[in-house]
Amino acid sequence: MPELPEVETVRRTLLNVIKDQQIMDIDVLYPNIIQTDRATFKKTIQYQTIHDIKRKGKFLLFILDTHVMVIHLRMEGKFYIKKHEPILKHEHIIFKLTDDMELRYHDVRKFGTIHLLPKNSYDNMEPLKRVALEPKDMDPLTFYQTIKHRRTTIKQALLNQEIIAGLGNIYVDETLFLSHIHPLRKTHDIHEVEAKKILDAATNVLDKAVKLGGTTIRSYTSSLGIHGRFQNELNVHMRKGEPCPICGELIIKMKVGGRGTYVCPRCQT
DNA sequence: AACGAAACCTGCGCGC
DNA sequence: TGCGCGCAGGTTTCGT
Repeated sequence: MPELPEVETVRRTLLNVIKDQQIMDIDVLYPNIIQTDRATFKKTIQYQTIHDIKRKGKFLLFILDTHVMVIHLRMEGKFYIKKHEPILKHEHIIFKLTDDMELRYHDVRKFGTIHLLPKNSYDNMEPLKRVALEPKDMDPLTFYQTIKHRRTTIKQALLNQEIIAGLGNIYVDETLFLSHIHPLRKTHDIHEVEAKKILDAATNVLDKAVKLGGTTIRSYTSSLGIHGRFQNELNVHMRKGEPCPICGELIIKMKVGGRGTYVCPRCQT
């Protein structure tokens, strides 16, 4: 469920519930999620306190006593808070907190990852060190100069977290629609003015989506059963065959870089 | 360097 | 009802 607005929504919601809670025990039911062995994982974080939850791009960062737990939800990772309930099929990691409260990591496709990094140097380590700035923090000239030297499509560049962080398939489609730029345009053909327009659009889209609690589509609910409301604001994504809100031309669906991509063929050039 | 395909997994909707 | 296929908000790896 994971682009920047959804991850940020998870961060805020979770922080309210588990800030300053202690991790009393951990059950790892499916070990491929954690990037170490069970024993090391448990030994490292047991009895530590969750002081804060931060975010870098699409990564959640649980700040503990000595380590940072770095979580990527990939396609369908979610967290639930439960107490005295049977374990569901797709709940893979159970963090037992104080007062029998449990934080459960749920992931149907098992793509998510959890890394443990030392607190003093985590930002310069994999998997965080190559994550770029978010659109709101990116200098337009730097962004322009970065993509000018690439030989790829603008859509693929915007999906690349080393170029710009936080966007995924939905918000790239929306950003390019608002910028009036076709997803197949080559990055080296994007002018400086257009690069700035893209950054502005991305910033606005992400900001608005965060305010609405993210996007909930295909009946996926986010962590803790939260439903976002940004799906009502989508201009093109998942709207194949519907009229463009600007010009009325029908939205088409195509493949770009292997990803389903929605475009207004008249507005986006 | 850069592209697409395949891989990691599971479930859902569709056409036959 | 069952089966096969394509698809899914992500990223890495492998082959051309």
